[in-house]
Amino acid sequence: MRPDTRARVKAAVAGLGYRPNLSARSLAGSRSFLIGLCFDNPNPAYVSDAQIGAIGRCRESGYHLLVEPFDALGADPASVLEPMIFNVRVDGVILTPPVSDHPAVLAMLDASRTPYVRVSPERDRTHGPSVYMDDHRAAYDMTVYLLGLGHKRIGFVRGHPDHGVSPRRYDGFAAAMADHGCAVDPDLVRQGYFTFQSGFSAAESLLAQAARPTAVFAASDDMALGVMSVAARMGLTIPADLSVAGFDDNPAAKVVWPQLTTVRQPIAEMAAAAAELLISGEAKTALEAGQPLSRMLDFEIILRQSCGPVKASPSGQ
Amino acid sequence: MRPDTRARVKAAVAGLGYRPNLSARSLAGSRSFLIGLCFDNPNPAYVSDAQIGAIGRCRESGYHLLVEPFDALGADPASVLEPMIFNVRVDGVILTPPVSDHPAVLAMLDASRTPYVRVSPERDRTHGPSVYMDDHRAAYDMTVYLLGLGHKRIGFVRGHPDHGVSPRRYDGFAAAMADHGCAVDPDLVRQGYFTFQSGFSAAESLLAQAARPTAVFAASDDMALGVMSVAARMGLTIPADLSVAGFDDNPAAKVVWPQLTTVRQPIAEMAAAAAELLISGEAKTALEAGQPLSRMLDFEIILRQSCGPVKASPSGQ
DNA sequence: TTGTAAGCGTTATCAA
DNA sequence: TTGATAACGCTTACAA
Repeated sequence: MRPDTRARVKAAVAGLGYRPNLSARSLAGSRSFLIGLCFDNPNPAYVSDAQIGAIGRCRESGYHLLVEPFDALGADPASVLEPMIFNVRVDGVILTPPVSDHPAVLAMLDASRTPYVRVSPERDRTHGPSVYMDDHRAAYDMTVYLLGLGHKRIGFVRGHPDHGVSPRRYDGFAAAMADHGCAVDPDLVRQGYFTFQSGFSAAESLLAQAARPTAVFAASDDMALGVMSVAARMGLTIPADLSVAGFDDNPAAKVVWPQLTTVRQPIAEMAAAAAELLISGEAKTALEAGQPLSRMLDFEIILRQSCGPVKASPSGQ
Repeated sequence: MRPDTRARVKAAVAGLGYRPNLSARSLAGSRSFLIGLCFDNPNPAYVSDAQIGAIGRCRESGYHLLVEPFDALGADPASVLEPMIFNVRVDGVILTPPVSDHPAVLAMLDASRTPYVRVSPERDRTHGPSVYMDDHRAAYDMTVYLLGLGHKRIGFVRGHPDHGVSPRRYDGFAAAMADHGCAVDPDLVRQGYFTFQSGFSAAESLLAQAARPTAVFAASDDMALGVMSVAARMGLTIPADLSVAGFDDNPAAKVVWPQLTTVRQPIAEMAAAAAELLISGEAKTALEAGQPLSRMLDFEIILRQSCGPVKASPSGQ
């Protein structure tokens, strides 16, 4: 169109305070300018970060974010998703763990041809677009750091089995141990569920052993905090008697003393990247073409005060 | 209509998998079935609880929740609100502190005749519908509990000055002190901002004094955690050397050792009540009639292990 | 109680 | 480049 026409229209828009009606645009244009964010994560800080990240990208393009907690209210996946897909007809859905791996959710999304992006999904990374970080390498690097401090008997608290990242973090830990000639002692590995409570329970049995570990690496900060709590009650000083490392970089990691050495997950960045793939249409294109699409973002090892050199003569070895 | 007609229609709806299109309903019915939730709160647990509460009520009536963090991304109120009000045209908005008291936000909402509900607003409770708890009384009760343990030199860390609850909590504290013949010592009161960091700083100066308090009551759990952290670094044992009480009942309150004695705020319930007022139309009616409307919900004092009887011969008195 | 028709405020298509 | 016109899928008011 001609520049002066454009200017005249712009002036009119501003002058009359014209505001396009979203509902009308949606109805006529068959796009809702709405993106759904599904989660079922007990960690409010994770959810909050994801929202911030996604919304930041949404605002740039006039999109809005619809939040859908999954299990928080005892709702089953279908009853949450159906309205969002078939009534609201969101333009795309961002799935955070563990929803990223929920088979029924993925199936419903595929069937309805609703574009989606999986954040930190499990193995099947080819099933739909995804954004993630290298959890394996992060765990590997942290373990190498611990080994570098002289630790050999390193305990590990695994993440929730429903989360795709859990096996990757454990494998990274195990790989680093193997590469440095330290076999992973099965007695020093415990199952956790990403919660403080589960870390607490894991540590109780982990640290009660005669030959207890000199360091514990937990697959989440909340669990690491549970470990620290048990250590404190046992009279162990951190890091002198026990080194503790976490994973996430929760705000809580800075609230304890000593502050927690951990891995920073780029949560907001991953969510923003997911929104980007949805808004740009890349996710839709990839999905329709059945082609893989993913973005990997960088993590960061955050060294604080909860890890130190192993004592001269620890209990074991 | 006749029951059999109703049944026939229902069967058809189910059989054909009919899904009313939200955009079309919105356009024709001039209601969006969308509710906005505005917040600007550094505490993810608070935000998360509020979302859970609001969404729970929304789902019952086929509504969806649009989240709008305020300052988190450096956005100014108007640029966040305008699209939500004029483009999306949400049916109502829920304002959590400190947005509940933001003059520009309130003005824009009033001008656009968008129904809203303020959660825990400041003084001007007649300005629009609101839901709240009795912060004054909660602080009063907690202070009485502390006084009952024999504490007389009680420190207080105030909440963020922009939050309406802050003066109410302080006043409740001061009232209880006065009622029990203990003057509030200005040297034992510090300004905080609801964050761990601010509680930490407040405690540093509070506890460095020769005549330090035997108990500290912080207007939020995060600040109380900051106080506990300082105490730990100073070698003070809680609650033997210092009692600490918080306010909120964050998940974090259970993660520290000893666990924090605090006030449980009914955050999810308040958000649910706000959604209720919006969905039922009560908020709209009250707003249009210029009539007051508010709901008060119950708090709860949660006694855990961070408070104990005052030592036989404390530093002061 | 049921059926019919007229919008709702856009986008998209097609002529001009 | 511009203007006119038909959907889009509902709600609502009114007629049957």
